[in-house]
Amino acid sequence: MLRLYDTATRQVRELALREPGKVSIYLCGPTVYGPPHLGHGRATLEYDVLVRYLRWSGLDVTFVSNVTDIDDKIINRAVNEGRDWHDIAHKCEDVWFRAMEGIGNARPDDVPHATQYVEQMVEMIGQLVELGRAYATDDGVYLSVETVEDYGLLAHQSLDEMLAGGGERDIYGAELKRHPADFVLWKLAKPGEPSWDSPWGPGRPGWHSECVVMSLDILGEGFDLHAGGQDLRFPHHENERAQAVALGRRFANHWMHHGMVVDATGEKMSKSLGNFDNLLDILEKYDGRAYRMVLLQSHYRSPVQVGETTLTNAAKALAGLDAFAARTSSVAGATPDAAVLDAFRAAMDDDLDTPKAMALLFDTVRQANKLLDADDPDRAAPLVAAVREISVAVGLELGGAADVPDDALRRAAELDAARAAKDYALADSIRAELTGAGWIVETTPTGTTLRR
RNA sequence: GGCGGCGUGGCCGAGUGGUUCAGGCAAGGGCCUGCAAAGCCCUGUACCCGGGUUCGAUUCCCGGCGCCGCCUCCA
Repeated sequence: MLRLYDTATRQVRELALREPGKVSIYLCGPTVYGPPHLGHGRATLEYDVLVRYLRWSGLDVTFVSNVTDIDDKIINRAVNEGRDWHDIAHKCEDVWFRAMEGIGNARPDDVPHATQYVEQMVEMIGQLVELGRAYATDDGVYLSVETVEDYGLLAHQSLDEMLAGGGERDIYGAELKRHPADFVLWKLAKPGEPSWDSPWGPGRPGWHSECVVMSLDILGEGFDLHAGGQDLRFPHHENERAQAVALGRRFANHWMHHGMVVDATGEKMSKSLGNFDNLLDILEKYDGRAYRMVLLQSHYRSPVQVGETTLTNAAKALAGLDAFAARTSSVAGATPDAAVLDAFRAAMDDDLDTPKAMALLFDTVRQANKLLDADDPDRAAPLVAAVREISVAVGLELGGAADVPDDALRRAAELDAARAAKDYALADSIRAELTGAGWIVETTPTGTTLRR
């Protein structure tokens, strides 16, 4: 079974399942106020790999990831551009899922929206107030963090330590709060702002409430895994957890956090990556699988550079795998090599050691190529099958020889005929023509194959 | 200031107390090929600095230096 680093306990430990054979996962999704950036790509790809691997392992996975469709950032943009906030949220969500498709991410099983859960959030906030864990002020309702006994579990810092330093950022509602770390559950609306009714007056939910309500509603108490970026560890996840604890409800059993995307000079990505900042831009320039490969070749908790160099390298590595897939498209299905799959599982189960898994994949490809070079397809077949399995398990679709139009196939046959007749001038001209048409032409002893 | 993490060969990026050792990309040489492409083989004195522990440290400990994330709403 999978062993995963758990932020709460700071150790790699087995992902214990609430129900045998079933895995419940909640991932904090996007706030839809702008185009998805590179960080979002990683935030979704890492878990797409996880979910696919778990499913491949035979587990029944329920994967939930929300969309925050009401938030200050959406409202601010609406005001600045004189648009309806719904319009921004809807369009951004469309763009989001188009980008997700582009990088090969499967849609989560459930995509709850914050606006669908406002009533339940109001209800939960009411319970927290009743319990004396939350209180109303002139501008909203706040959770009293001092009433949460183990507040700071994920931050690994006590309240005092958190307050010891810190930035000079504005603290929302600072003057009215009982404790500086108290966080807002309900924001009372200012004139013109979108709002919902509540016992404390019209307003909107604070950011940290939706994920508690939605995860508990859909996945239930004590669900298996809660995931997100390391930047969400605190305050977002800490505060989600605080609400559940304050309610006396069991929350996530295991916490997974992935590392950030950094740029080539090590500076903060948001400023320095320029035109690659937008996820859609990379999809225009690179194979959608390249980003996945970059991430697979590094560990999910490490910072990763995503840029021209790393994406280009990954695309070239993929080209090799595609060539292999094309070369082996006619190799009949066989029982995958057990030793290879065992090694693959061992790597993945060790805190998702995808770099090791990829090394194994490339090694297996090399072994299979060697056997094919030696004209021994029978012994290559189990290795080929293993490569196919691993590709599926990590979500890499390898390009085969399929979808070559008839006229191109005819030209390829003519190329072979010309070579057989030693009419190399003609052969070269046909090859040039096909290459010019965007085909990768591979002339082998058994004939010419084409792929894109 | 606090908490967490990182510093590996031309580039990216794993990993480990010790003879050969990730892997990808790039480079050089070779095999194969009509020529290519693809593939295969070979090559490159890597582990931020200074101490310490040890028969032996890139790997453990201590101290530096540099970088990154978080410390109230950023994946």
